[in-house]
Amino acid sequence: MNIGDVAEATGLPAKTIRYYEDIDLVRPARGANGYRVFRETDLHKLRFLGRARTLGFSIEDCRTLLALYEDEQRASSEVKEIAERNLESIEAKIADLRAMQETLRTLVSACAGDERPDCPILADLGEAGE
Amino acid sequence: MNIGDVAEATGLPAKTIRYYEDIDLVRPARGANGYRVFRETDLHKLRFLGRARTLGFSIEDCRTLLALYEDEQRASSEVKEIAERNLESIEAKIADLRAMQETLRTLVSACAGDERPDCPILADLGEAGE
DNA sequence: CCTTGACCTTCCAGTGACTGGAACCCTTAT
DNA sequence: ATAAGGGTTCCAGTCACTGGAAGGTCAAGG
Repeated sequence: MNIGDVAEATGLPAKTIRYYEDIDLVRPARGANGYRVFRETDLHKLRFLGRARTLGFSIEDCRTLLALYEDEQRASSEVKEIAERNLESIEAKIADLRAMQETLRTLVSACAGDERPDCPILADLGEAGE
Repeated sequence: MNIGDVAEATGLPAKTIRYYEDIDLVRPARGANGYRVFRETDLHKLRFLGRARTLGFSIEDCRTLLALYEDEQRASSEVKEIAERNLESIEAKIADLRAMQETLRTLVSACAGDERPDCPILADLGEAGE
């Protein structure tokens, strides 16, 4: 399978797949013409990576998770710890974003949004730290 | 006022303030010794920027907002549009993160987290796209 | 006067995870 | 023979900083 087909099959852009090879997350074989040749195991890894990335794991976490996935001697506690840390950082981000959301909602709904200059949004920004 | 005092007064790292000068968000004067000299208006701008950044506005949005802030002929609609776009992108991010959070919570709570290899988290990742 | 330490300066490189683009090679169909 | 549509490498750019090196300046103490 060439990279284009793999991109379609996994939903990952070809560029991303090449990047994953570059950082040694996958090691596709090469054909006589220099093209990458992907086997089923490569596809499986790439789908694993795609899924892990959509769950917010960093590339380094993905690398570790992939190694654990292939390690039959693993302890599930190792996996769980990584997932818990990821969950925590996601929840922290949500908290930050929700604070922004709340303030912005208030400000936006207070703003007339017309041709006049008066604006509670700018008023808020201008009063920062006073 | 030197950069260290400004950093303390605004809560922004000195590095960040220098960076903001570099990209022309602020233009502090210079003393005879080459040190940056910040006036009240610079402080005000920096606090504005700090506040806008914590509300999730991009640097380019901050630049525009600052220009609008100083433009007495502005229309509040321009400000409101920027804020609404920012709010939308924040809400999109929250939605993504909440989806991750939900899946991760389920997977984490299903994982024993002990010394055995069996792990629903890895099972989920490994079944991606099947 | 000298040193010490805390400031300040510039400049370059790195972060994370791609993404875009140039320049070029290979394959297949017409 | 050529054109379209793959593929290849490599370099640069994104965003908003952040770290670090190498060096200049300033105020206080000995």
